[in-house]
Amino acid sequence: MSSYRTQHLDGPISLDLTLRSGQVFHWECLKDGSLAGLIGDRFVKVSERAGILETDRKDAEIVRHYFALNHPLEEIYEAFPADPLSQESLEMCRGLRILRQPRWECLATFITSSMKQVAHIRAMSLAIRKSFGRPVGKSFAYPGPEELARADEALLRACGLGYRAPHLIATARRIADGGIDLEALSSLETADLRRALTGLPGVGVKVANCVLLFAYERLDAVPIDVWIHRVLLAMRRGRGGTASQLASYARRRLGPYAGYVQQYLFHRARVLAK
DNA sequence: CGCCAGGGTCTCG
DNA sequence: CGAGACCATGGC
Repeated sequence: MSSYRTQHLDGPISLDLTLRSGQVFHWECLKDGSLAGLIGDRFVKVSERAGILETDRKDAEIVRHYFALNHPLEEIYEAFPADPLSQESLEMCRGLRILRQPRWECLATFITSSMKQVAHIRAMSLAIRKSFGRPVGKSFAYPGPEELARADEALLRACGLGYRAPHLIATARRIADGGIDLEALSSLETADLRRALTGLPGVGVKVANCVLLFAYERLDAVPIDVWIHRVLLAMRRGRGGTASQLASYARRRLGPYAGYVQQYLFHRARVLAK
């Protein structure tokens, strides 16, 4: 990246935390320390200098949007809960941003995510791209719903999906058939949008909340996976651990940017577990 | 080898 | 409604 063509983008960010905190699965570290990946079907290289994002000038707008550089981090941090766990996660993850991912790509990867570790989701995502996606340079775009709607289930299982393969195909078909328009859904209120998403095969409340948070900018959505489940249990010190109790507790306690808080708590828990 | 992973769906009480 | 069985796969 020659500097005269490099754009320095506003808004502090930690690229490492943002791209390796389990919200997106296809970015790769290059030897020079920069990161390369596709935003939709555009190949982009980004790097970070003193907490500021740099990219090629021609990619500035799409990068600014994808990395959500206009999210008001200081305001979000002001709204973090005062309890020790939330504050520790804030200190540990400062600069982590919730991305604005393409809708279908985000929905599809999280359909494949159930009962899989982050490393596996990454492997499946790359295999799906290579097997079904359009080549873009040395990378592959994530295949659209039309392409996955006519995918062979056995070939999809060969990407490591197991029982998730028919779910992904079924949801791809609903969208390719025109029954569901993921872009049009963005005008729905969060509760209605969540209902629409959970109506799709392979999409329960947890996956729907991931998509709400990572692709529809619903920053109060809280995905509760096994890690966050444990964190919320610890915060509640033994009082009630049913799914609905924890969800209601998260809504009540994590504030207007609950999704951000959740992502910081998630990353902290995983880092400390290693 | 057994255990766990950013769960969803179906059944049964 | 809430709990439990079942579902594939791979890293450790």
